[in-house]
Amino acid sequence: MTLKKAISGTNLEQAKSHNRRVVIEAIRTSGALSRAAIARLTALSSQTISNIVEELEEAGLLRPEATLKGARGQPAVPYSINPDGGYSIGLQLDHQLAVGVVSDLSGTMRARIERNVDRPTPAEAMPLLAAISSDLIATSRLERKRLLGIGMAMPGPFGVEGMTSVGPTALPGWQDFPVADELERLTGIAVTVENDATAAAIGERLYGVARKLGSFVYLFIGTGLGAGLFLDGHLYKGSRHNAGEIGHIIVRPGGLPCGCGKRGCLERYVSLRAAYDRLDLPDPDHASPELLEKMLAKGDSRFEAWLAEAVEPLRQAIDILEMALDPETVVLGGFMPLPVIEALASRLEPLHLSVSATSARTTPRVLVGAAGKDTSVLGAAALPIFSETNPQFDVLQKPVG
Amino acid sequence: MTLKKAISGTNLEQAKSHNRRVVIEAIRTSGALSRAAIARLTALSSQTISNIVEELEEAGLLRPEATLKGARGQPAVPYSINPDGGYSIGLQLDHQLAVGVVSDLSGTMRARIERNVDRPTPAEAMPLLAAISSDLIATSRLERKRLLGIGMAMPGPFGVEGMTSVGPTALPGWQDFPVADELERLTGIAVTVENDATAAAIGERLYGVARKLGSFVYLFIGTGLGAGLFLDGHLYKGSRHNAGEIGHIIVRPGGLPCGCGKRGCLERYVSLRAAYDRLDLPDPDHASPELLEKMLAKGDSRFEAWLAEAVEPLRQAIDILEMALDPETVVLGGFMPLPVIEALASRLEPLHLSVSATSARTTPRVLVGAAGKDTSVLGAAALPIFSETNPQFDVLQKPVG
DNA sequence: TCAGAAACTCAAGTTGATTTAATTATGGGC
DNA sequence: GCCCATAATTAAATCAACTTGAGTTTCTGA
Repeated sequence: MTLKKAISGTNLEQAKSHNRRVVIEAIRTSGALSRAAIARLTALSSQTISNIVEELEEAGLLRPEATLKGARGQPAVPYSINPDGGYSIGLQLDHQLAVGVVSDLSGTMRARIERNVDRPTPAEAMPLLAAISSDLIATSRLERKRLLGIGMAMPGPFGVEGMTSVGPTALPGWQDFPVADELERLTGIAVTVENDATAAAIGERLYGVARKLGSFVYLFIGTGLGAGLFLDGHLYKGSRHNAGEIGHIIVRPGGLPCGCGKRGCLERYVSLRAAYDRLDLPDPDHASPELLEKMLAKGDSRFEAWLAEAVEPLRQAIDILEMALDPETVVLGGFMPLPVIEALASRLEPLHLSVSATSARTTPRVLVGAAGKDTSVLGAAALPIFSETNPQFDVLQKPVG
Repeated sequence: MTLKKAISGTNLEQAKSHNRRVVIEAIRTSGALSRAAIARLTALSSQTISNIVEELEEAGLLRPEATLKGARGQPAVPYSINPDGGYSIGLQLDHQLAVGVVSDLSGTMRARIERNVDRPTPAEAMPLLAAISSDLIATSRLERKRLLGIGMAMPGPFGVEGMTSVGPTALPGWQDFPVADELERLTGIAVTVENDATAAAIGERLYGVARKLGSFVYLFIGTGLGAGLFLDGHLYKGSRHNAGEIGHIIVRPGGLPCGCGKRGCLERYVSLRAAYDRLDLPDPDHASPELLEKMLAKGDSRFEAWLAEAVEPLRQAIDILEMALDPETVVLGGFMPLPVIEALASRLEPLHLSVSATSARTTPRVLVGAAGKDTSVLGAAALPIFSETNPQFDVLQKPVG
């Protein structure tokens, strides 16, 4: 076979699937909407919308709200997302913590389990993750048929030779380990895996400050640093699923040596690990984000020094992302405690001059994410929901082969 | 009106339009194909393909090739893009040169006109561009109804306050000038405007080395430096049409001062202008790329020094693009003469370790563009063709309002 | 020469959006 | 309080484009 996959054609079936997603997306971004309002927003006929809404209500995904009076004409019945229309499990694995949550369709956390780990290998983590999942299902008594799937977030990059297993910010032994397949085998539930930044971006897009944005970048400050890219209404993952791994871009040529072999990498300056290192802790491998929050609160001078040193590389990274991607905004978040992120953000001004510097903006150039430390678990939980409900080009493609 | 545009639904009409584009795209990327082969590639039924091919042949966009014998069964009739199915005009404006070309559907240049300019203002350039267009139409005796439109390429960024009109690499006076509208008024033909890097990316994708790629970055080395981003099968332009303006990302903190106000911008090291400046020319505003080609040929030591200094910032830029976007490849091109680009490319190895460094690659990490110095004019000419024939998410969206 | 294979065509069938018209429920004017 | 304009929703009929399945054509290979 010499000819490889091409963009494939579409038919009515795919079109219907797309339209259903469009309806859900419209309600998600604009709140409760009447059929007529949806029809106006989506440019579909009101009859079509009526059919789709009926089906979605039938399926439990939408629910009617109180009739709206006060205007002329027949009162409209607004529909909103039915939180109990479906559930998903979000898992997050990092150096010190494994977290699992149950999320409903509206993004509300219904249950949460946390377990300590210590730079876990796959052999250690996989049974734990499976156990967390079944505990969550048991304690929250989920109807199995309403469970949309498991979404998992973990630090990237994935499958990069010579990079994945190196350095204090990477998890060891996960190089080429088929996480999704294995977890699917252990739990019997469909699993989607993304890096933590991408998961957080989805969470922020579905339920947070990026709800209405078409293009934004989520800058995830965790043990290392990564970016989730949401461009033109779609998640961009890159040709090998590693887009946004900007922790290792060089911002200080000849600067601090990095575990990856290069010098002056961004995450040597802006990340939890960078802060720990700067503070001369006795055991940086087991420091915690809360420590940084405490040091900020009491005005520790070494911590202030780290803040001052981290600001310019962060500013430079934002400049690079703005110039390269011209997003509507850059959202900051991650495992870094919210007060620390806000401290960083407040020191960012004046930002560099970039294509983002225009007075015609409606959104600030930099926003702090809404969901706090659980952003990426909730984002992970949103993965199955997102893939089921987001209008995407893929949906219109007929499955080939 | 508080509710803004949402992603809109689709219907049969849009689906058909999409499928037509998919057929053209399949033939463009894979060469002449029989109806049956297209059906297999696109996952559409052979009957559907037959209908679409018939229509496209009727419209003059496809033409049958010689019947293929030698296999069992009824001989297949391959169809290919009919070069005479349509024409477009490509315009390019830069500091010293205005170029216009006529391109046919296959991307072949049918006519070319060149005029010298000197950092032209809109008032100077617009009549000239209109004149070039009408000369091209007259001399190549184009059927007006086969003319798909005018595509124009010029240096970005567009409409950025405090950045567009500053520095020796920007064209003065174009800030907020409505180029497309004005040229459309003067010529009576539909006009699309993109920055030179984006235009070059399209050219390379339609007719050059990126023909089969789903995600790549085109690095355009011109008077300044810019990138064209083709991601997941789509051109990414950014929320304010300025994605890829990476000439002003900081690669050397505290480095050479730049007209934009920052220090150590990429294009202060890698661009025609950077080379001219490094060579202490008496009049860098009127130097030409050919000069650099000559200096390379005779092994000029100052030029060699520039090459040596430019390589690391370029490597760093490629690293950043690879890490941020995980493209299949980075294509180098622009106004910089081909031998100089090749000289730079040959000095790039070893590239930095990035997510692109995997043995599972099918394409080299860096490629030199195919179309030479006319890449971006040809790409500009491809703009109207591209927007008429590329499968895009937009096509499925019903026009709203 | 003929069976098998593959490409292509024809006509009926299916699906889902649209059109048109009817129905329902409200507010406002008189 | 009675009409009527207005707006939302529903119902039935229509339409457009893809699919299906049964041919038809034209080749290769035995």
